[in-house]
Amino acid sequence: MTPPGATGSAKNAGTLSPPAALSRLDILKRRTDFLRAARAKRQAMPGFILQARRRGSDEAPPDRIRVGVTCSKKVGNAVARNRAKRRLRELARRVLPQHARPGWDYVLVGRRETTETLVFADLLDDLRAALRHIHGE
RNA sequence: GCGGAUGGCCGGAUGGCCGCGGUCCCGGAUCCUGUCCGGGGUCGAGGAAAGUCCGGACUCCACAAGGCGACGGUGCCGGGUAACGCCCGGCCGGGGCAACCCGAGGGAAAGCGCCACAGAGAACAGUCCACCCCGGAUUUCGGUCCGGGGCCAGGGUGAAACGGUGGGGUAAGAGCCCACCGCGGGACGGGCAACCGGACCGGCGAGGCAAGCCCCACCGGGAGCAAUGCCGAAUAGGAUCCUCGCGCGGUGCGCCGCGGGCCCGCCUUGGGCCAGAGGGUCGGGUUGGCAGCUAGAGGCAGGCGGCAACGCCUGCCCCAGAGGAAUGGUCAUCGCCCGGUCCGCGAGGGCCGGGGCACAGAAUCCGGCUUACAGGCCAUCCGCGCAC
Repeated sequence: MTPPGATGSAKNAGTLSPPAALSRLDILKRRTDFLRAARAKRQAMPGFILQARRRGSDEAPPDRIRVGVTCSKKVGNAVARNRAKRRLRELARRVLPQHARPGWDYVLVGRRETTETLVFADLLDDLRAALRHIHGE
């Protein structure tokens, strides 16, 4: 199940994702979904916090992976928040299709300074590690 | 060349790989003809998008007339504009050698209020020291002390002391008188105006603060795109009709008429709303979707008018429309800055760095103001120095 290129070196990080990867992800848009995820499992990493929750059977199709990103005002002004959210979305797009589980909701929470400044390849590794931790591997 | 003033402009560049939102085209799937999938073309943040401080557009609500009042805002003059508290030109006052900059800049003989500290005295002021006169006492004959009066020139205080300097005058003084300056009024002249100049007159009688109240002139309904409209879905509250019921009056005993309270700033005329119980009918606040949602006081170029702000005309262009919120992620090269180091007398140049590249992200849309901002470019002008 290891996808090609998952060794994740910084040199060819740009060619990791297969096309149309994001088509397997849905975007969380409702406040109640975020609140439910925040009450479930969480894993803090230096550059972000990952929250994850297995959905109930009646909420959404069970084969879908859903993801949301959020940054509070603690992250900084509007420019800093937007940049942090864009990097978190890119992380999700690169990692979740191969490593996440269908039927789950994931929320990535930005952190002050680090979400914007850490090396991107390290963030990719951290997200994969956080997913392993959540799923108890 | 150095220092300064003003106005305007830019605010990283290029290329791989992988993505996102709008729109158009092509192909496919489903076939409830609207969704979904794939491919391609094209467009996709700012000078402040920011603060939300003014002015509008646009929606909905309110709005009958007259009189009286209340509240808020603006405040030299003229022009520009859809409008403004904005902009342009001018005036006055202040600062600067200058270019130029700064100023909420109407009214203080309508009234009220305030003017700390210091000082004798701070608004129809006042006698602390000093000066002068008169009377008395005393005397070492210079004066000293006491009482009464004159007086505001001098000292001293202050941000400010009821004009300044000089002369005459006087017991000493004082615009008391005179000259000049200042001040007030002002025929007349210039200017659309603010305002400027000013013959002549007046000895010169009364300070400042109106970003204290106030007076005067002018302007001003309220709320905001989470406005507002449409569509779809379960529960509590509304609108209308019918019946019954309360009080008073009239009754031909079938019924008929009237009724209280509150609100519209106040008053007059006038208008609106609500009012017990039961039943029937009807439309609607919150969450989701769609619309509003971007062609506009629009941009660019040229011409004409105007000192300018700006206006008019012609031609061309279409220039973000998201909605947990797209406009990017990552890598490389270049550019700029910084630090270290080496070479050179110096201007400068080489190398290294897993150092840095500002302020900041459209949210209905425009016109302004204000605030933030690494670095850089252009034009005009002023002062000083050098050369000719």
